[in-house]
Amino acid sequence: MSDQTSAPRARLERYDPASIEPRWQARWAELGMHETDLEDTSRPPYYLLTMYDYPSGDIHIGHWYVKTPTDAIGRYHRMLGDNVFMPVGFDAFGLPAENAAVKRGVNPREWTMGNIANMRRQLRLMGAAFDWSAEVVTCEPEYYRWNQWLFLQLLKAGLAYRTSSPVDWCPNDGTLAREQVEGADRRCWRCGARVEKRDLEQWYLGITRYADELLDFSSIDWPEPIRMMQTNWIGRSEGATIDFHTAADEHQPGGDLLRVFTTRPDTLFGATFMVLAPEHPLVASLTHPEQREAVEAYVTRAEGETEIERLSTDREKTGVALGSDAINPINGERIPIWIADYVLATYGTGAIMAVPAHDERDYAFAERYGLPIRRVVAAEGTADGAALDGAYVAHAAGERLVASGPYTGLEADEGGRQITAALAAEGRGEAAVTYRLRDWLVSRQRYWGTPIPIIYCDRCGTVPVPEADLPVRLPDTVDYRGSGENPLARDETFLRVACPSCGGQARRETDTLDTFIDSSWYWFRYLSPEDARQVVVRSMVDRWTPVAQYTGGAEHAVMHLLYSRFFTKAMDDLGIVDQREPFLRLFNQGQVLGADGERMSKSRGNVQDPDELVARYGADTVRLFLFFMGPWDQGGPWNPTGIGGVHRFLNRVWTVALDPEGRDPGDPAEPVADVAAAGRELRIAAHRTLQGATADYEGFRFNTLVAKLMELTNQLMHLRGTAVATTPDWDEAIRLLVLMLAPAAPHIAEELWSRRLAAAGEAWRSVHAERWPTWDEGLVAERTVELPIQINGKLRDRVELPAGLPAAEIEAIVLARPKVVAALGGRQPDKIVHAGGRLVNLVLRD
RNA sequence: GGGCGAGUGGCGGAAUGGCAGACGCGCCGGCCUUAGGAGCCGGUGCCGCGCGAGCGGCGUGUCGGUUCGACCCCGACCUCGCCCACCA
Repeated sequence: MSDQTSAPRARLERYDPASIEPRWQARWAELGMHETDLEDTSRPPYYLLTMYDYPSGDIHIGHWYVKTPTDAIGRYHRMLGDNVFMPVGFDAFGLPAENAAVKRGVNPREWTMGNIANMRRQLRLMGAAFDWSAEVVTCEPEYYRWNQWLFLQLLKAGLAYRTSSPVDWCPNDGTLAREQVEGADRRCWRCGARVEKRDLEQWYLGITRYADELLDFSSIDWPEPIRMMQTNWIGRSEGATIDFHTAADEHQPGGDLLRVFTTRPDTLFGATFMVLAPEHPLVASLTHPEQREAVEAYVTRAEGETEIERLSTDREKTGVALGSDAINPINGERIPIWIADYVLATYGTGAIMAVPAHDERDYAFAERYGLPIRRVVAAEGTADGAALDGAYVAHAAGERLVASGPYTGLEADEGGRQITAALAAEGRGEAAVTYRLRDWLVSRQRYWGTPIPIIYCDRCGTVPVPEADLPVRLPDTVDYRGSGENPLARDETFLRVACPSCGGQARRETDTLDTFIDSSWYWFRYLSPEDARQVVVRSMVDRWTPVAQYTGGAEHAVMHLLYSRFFTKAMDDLGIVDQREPFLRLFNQGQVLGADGERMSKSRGNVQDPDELVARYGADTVRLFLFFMGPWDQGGPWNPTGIGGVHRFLNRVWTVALDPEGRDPGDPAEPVADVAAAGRELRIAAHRTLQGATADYEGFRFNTLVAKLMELTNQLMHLRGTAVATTPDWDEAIRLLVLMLAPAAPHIAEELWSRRLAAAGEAWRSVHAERWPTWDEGLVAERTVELPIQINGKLRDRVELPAGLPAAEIEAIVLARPKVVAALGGRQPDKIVHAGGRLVNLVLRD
């Protein structure tokens, strides 16, 4: 027995990730192992997409937290026999490059490309099976020309249009993004000037046309919270538009249309006043001369208010009466018109009918200004004259309309339908649906983005750039002159252009496209990144998309993930692709926070640099430690204290795989009595681990996966140096362990696999090209069970029994157990519950 | 204010109707050592009883409910996190 051999053994070579990992990474790259043959139809395609990154400069631990489990999924699927495609790229346009340019005078392109080079190097340290041959970098003209082309198709289809809308404007730095406006008094981040609103002509995409379809998630498997957020973001409201008209008075002839949207047409008889947004176009003409001063003051104040002030709930309602009246179309009643900042110009029609009895905001407003409050809906059993001490907004069964003319007595919903129908018959209203979602504003007054391919000609108007002239290139040299203002707008060589239509002198559009355009279709381009003739290759798109699995952060719940769905539907309608949804399955991993529990950021100084950890422990340890932290969708504060435990685990794997017969000082020297039995037990453990590990890979439960592999390794460790370590059972357990570890810790698995093959005299082949093993059902099935025995739900005893005994036999054994006899004290149980052979509960009633 | 999610040992977490605390960190003890901050072996929820194998009680944010049985399902509340926020 090897226990007794006393000849000095060669000391086992140390597990040294620093030498193993670069060697295998180089070998995989040399063999092109991660370059997917997109034409290969012999295996099922599996498009695995992880959100591409903004090239901020450095990869931090958060990038590893998304990408390394994604890599494990890809490697696992490869072992299942799928043709896996896992590309990466860079979302390379955007504000930080411009901020760097304004502040430090560096060229945005150079800054961006430098960051990308560094991040490529860091990404390679993960040992992930990314297909770098398919890389997409969105700031390259080869990519953004297709943004321009897609924009032109959307324009042709009537899905892109231009209209005026306000931006935050700094007199020195031009348009500012929301994050560049600082403080409650709204000052420019760079120069500190007071920020104002300015109206600009800007381009929009018609996403609202798809609002209803975007609410339908039936063909995709996405997490409930994301679907909920998108649903709320789209914000569908059913109701009616109702046309009020202004009443004539001594100062104006009346008859102006005041259209409102309401979700409660049933409460129309309770409308006791109207409220317009201060920005409503009719405000000036409807203002009574005596009210002019107050109204103008109020409008000015509302304009100067911050969004946050205006949207704050606990703030008191304010408003001003215009001095004119409107006529309620249902009963001809005259009601006063007010303006108030709680009505938003951008939602609905910018005007509401106020029903204080049945809307909390209207109630608060009516209370404050002494306006009448008239109940028109009452719950069953409420006296007609019952006083209200707040808005009655409940929607209870059996509530009926009161004080509502011919509709009195109707059930509220039915009354609403009849009122809407009556108005529609007279052309004074109709059933309507409104959305919170607005059309997508895609114009940015910035340099570092995709130039919008439009030319303005005095004679021909707005002329699209001909497709043959694409791309409209960004000029390479850019002079910011220390200001944030868009340098394209003063770059004469860029600006001046001949009109494609008449050949006359014309000007280019100087706005660029929102960078969310880039990410709204990038996964299609990964399939043909270098094709200069067409935006996508249809045969590839048909074979590989929709994406099978998408992974990334939940921070993109409503922007990127909604725009991508919109683009896919629009591209389908344009005949470019043939699918309505981009991503069949979505997984949102959690966020890794800094050790302080805050978001990681350079300014907080709480960023964990993975390179340091890799240098110390190796990439495999870092990967497994991130897997082991907790459930993938949970994230949490960064705390590296446990990383040593994971590293020790890999050391033990190394030891059992390469030195099964070695002993450690301190091992108890107990020879195994029954080697055959111990070997069989080990086999059972290995096969059960395989069954569990397979389920964990399928369910993305990487934390419990690592725990299971640790358990098996610990069991192997205990048998090391015993006679069991020389059996085929041991060998099989090691083989399964290495295969199960391969997707998670690819380098050490590859190293151990190559040594196994060499020891067996076989030619090298990659562990990552092996087939995922199958377990033996017979071994996995339970032969004996340890049955817990409860009395009144409390654990009192356990008994080891063969699996599958009939209930009567189990009862006889259980009732004969000394502990059970003692606990029962001579009584018979009133009831015996058998929980599927997994537990017995004896119930005694008092 | 609304929506979504979470609350389990000293810590990260496991178990999602059936033995609470898998696995790991930390800590305690042992082996091996000139030494151990390496490695290996063992122990470790809390309280009480016992020299001891062990025995008993308590225990998954709080309070109720459903059930033979609840960390798990239902109701109310508390705390924390994220998203949205006067949406007519």
